[in-house]
Amino acid sequence: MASLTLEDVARQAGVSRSTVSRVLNDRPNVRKDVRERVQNVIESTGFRPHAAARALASQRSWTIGLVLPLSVTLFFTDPYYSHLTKGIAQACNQYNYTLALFLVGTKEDEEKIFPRVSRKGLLDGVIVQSGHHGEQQIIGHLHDAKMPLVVAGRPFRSDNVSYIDIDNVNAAFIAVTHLIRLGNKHIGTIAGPQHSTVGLDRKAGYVKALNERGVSIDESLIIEGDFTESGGYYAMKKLLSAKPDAVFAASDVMALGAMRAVRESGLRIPDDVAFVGFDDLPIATLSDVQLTTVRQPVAQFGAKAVDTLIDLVENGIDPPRHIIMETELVIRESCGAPNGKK
Amino acid sequence: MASLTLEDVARQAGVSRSTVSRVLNDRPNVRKDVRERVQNVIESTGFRPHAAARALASQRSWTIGLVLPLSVTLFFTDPYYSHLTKGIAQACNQYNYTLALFLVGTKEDEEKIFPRVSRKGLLDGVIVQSGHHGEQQIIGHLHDAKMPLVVAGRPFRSDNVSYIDIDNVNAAFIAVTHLIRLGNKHIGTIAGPQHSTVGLDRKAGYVKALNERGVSIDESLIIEGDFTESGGYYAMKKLLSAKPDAVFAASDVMALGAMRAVRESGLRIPDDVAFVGFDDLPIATLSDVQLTTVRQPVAQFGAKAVDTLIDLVENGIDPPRHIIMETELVIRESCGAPNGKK
DNA sequence: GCTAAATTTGGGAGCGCTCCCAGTTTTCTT
DNA sequence: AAGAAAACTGGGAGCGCTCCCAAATTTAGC
Repeated sequence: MASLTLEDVARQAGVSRSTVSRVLNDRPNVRKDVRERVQNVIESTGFRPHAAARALASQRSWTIGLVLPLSVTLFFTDPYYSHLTKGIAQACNQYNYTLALFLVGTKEDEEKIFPRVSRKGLLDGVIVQSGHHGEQQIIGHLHDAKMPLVVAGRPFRSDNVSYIDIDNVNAAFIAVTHLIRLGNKHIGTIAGPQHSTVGLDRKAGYVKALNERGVSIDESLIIEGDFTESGGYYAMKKLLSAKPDAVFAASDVMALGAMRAVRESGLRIPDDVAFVGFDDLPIATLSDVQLTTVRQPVAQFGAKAVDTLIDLVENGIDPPRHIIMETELVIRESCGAPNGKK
Repeated sequence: MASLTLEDVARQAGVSRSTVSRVLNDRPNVRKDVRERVQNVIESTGFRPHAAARALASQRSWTIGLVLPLSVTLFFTDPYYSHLTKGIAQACNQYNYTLALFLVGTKEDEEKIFPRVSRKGLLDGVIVQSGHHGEQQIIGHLHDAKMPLVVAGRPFRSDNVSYIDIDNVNAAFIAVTHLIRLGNKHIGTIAGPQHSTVGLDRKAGYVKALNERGVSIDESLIIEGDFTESGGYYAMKKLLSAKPDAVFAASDVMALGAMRAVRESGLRIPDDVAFVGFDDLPIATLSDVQLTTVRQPVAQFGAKAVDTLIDLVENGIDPPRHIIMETELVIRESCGAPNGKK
């Protein structure tokens, strides 16, 4: 199998290079019988075009990059990223794109990765996960290099860049409103990091829901977590002194940690403290008390990101696309509904 | 920035293509001042060589593939894969390799992925995670195609293929022996799937430890789990009827599920049932009772896999390398030691 | 049946690098 | 200071594709 080339196939089929290329790429203008003859040779020889040669000639690598800029902790802890990655990987597969993964944890990673991501001939486009300190820098560079780019999650400066997101404010608003309707009076929140748009938006939705019902904001009921289980646990320990009767956690993982803290303190869920989480990952149904939570379509989210990116690659990056996906409140046990209330 | 080429840089530096290429690749035989002049031009122009062109000319893509052949459930549930991926990604980064990720869940995925993985000019080598039904097929194909290949975890047929693994039998042996030494008399195990070498080996270690102490094997104390939390939970429910005083779980995630079942049944850990897990992922320390477990060096495991693969790429795939990494029993609370015993 | 138009086919010219070899310059010997 | 050896440099020839254009063939039109 000494490296078959297009030319070899052409010779065997008794046609020219060009014709084989046309057949290979499903292009028109090949007589039916010729096409079949070529296809037979391709199949019988198991010929596959050389990826690099094709990329060089066509200036398209059929590869997209996924940059996950995150602290080591988060990638380890939060299944959200596994889900997202899976969604993106499957979409790539479907479109016959290769997925290159760039996990950037440290500053050194960043320095090594950046030149590679923007290098010509390697990637057709890039998906960058937002919510990270250095995010603005890499987005800026990529934008300058005119590399097709989709940000997963609204970035801080969203002008001129395409992103895909959910309506975090509204989703949180609905979740908290649900807790209010169930009769809870002291609703706390374990917010996400306030240096990320997700953290900011979900907290804003919490505030908006209380405001709308005329409830004044009690700062001692708002604790910032870091999207980890133990972050949720310690946030809840602090929050307990404010005696909340319900908690909106900005992620399922934090909700789980918080529920652990509540259980430890001898209180019961949902009777003493009701809970709503955010994400609806499989872990939401894993604890003793199943978690009421905001479902975001993580897998479809990934697929849509790939979709959008390919659109950018093929049809130019302007104008930037902004896509908002739907969420849904999934009511289970931890909020105390529908059995009336706590 | 209209696509700078090597030739452009050469012209600006007043040298030839070849010289720039030599500087770029840190090759000798360039006069010091010339090298500096060229380096300056490279830096000031921000030139990066075209990845596809380089790959075509050098027949090396500087990209390796990671094939994670797993059921959707596992990738979502078991942090093991996140850790492994992270380790591999960081090692790639270090060696300036690009990592292409192939997540194969369904049969269709497999069909789409395989031709891409073995396509010339895309990958220099491949790491395949073992423990999957279709694994043998993809390993076989890759081997036939003479694609450098490292299997993570010993595959079923390990002749002629390089792999990296831990000594699962011995690690499990030590874990169970530890439980015996603590005075436990009815030690059960939640084994991994018996269609994987990991599952088989860890169970073998359990059996060996009991045999060595003259304890006869009670089949009702052996339940097969599927490496998921809920798998561990339901396995434990069954196991409880055999009244074990200690359990060796073949993974931390299953141990967690099993401990949940024990807690629900009103028994206490480690007093009524002692536990030892396997993996030592961060989740091992997350539950109320910290898990005693076998630590396997997942991140280094990934790094070593990349190491080995690059060795195969550069020095030929024969003879196959077989690498066994060290494990260590980490004693925490769930086993009841060192406070004497249960 | 003959010309014009449409369709199919082949070959040349790259894509932007690396690698090899020959030619040039510098350094070393004695 | 001359010749040999070593170090450096440049250019040609690809790597295996795609894309364009011109030539050959088929089909259509009247």
